[in-house]
Amino acid sequence: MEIRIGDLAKRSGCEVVTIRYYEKEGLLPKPARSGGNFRLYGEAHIERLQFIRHCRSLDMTLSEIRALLGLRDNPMQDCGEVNTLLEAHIQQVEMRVSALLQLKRHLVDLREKCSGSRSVEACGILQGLGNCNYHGESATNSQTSG
Amino acid sequence: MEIRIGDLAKRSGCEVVTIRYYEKEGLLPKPARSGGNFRLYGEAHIERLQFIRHCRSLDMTLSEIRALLGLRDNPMQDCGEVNTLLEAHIQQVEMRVSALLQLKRHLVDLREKCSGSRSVEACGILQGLGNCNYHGESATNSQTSG
DNA sequence: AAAATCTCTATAGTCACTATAGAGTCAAGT
DNA sequence: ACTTGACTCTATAGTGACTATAGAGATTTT
Repeated sequence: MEIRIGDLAKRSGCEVVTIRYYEKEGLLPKPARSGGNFRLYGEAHIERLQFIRHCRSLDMTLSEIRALLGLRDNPMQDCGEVNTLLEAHIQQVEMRVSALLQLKRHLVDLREKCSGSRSVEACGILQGLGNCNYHGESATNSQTSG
Repeated sequence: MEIRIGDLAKRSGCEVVTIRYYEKEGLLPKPARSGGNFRLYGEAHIERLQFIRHCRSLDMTLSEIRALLGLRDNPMQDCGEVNTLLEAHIQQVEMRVSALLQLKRHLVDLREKCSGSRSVEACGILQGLGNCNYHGESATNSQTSG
């Protein structure tokens, strides 16, 4: 049962380029090649890629995933590390949520400041942004990844 | 009243390199230079940089900020656009929060699966990550900026 | 005068991809 | 046999918002 990269992409809901990227990053082992130099994948690759995608859907970084894969690959080790890693990740997510909620409060406050005046000059929002009442580095980054 | 880039950095809580970066990106106008080619900033720059940093602390992207600065620079325009931009940003933040909360539920579920077994092999967490029960691209990116 | 600090430009790296260019491979249709 | 189209290959550059580095020059302090 050998499938090509496009089929693997379809099965895993992951783009072809991303699969090659994971290979380059050492998350996926180099697969066999066909006569025409096409990558040929088997069951093990499919399962491993699904594992990776699942972790990504949980917003883990590639290096976290690398660590998990490492643990999975030597199954004699203690399970505690897996736990620790997950725990740390949950905490990160929690911190990010609370930072965002605080952020949102500021934004909503700001929105109230617009009196509906015609000119930008008189708009309370821009004025609110001008004088710094609250200083604080937000601990979050934007960008939505598809 | 002319200050150098290091002082501006201290006043704005923003690194020197970041100030130069904003200049390169067109958010800050090119300042005057001293005899020794050092950048010299005045009040207007200070205020503008504070505006930018405030917007950044609200997690706005540089292009959102560029738009706001553009509106600020021609104050004859309608204030509605400022409102629209802010509204859109609030919605983005809301979406991100709800995506993260869903994420967290999955992670906590997963944590429960570890039975405290000694070996990684038997750990329910890794098994939980292996079979994909929930598929869904999370709409978030990690990384904490500080 | 020497040392320490600050500033300059230019370039490369971060993360997890995405996009592009230009070429080769393969299966189906004519 | 030939062409069309879909698929695959490698290599390189771009994204966003910076951060890090190298190597040089300016200024301030000792």
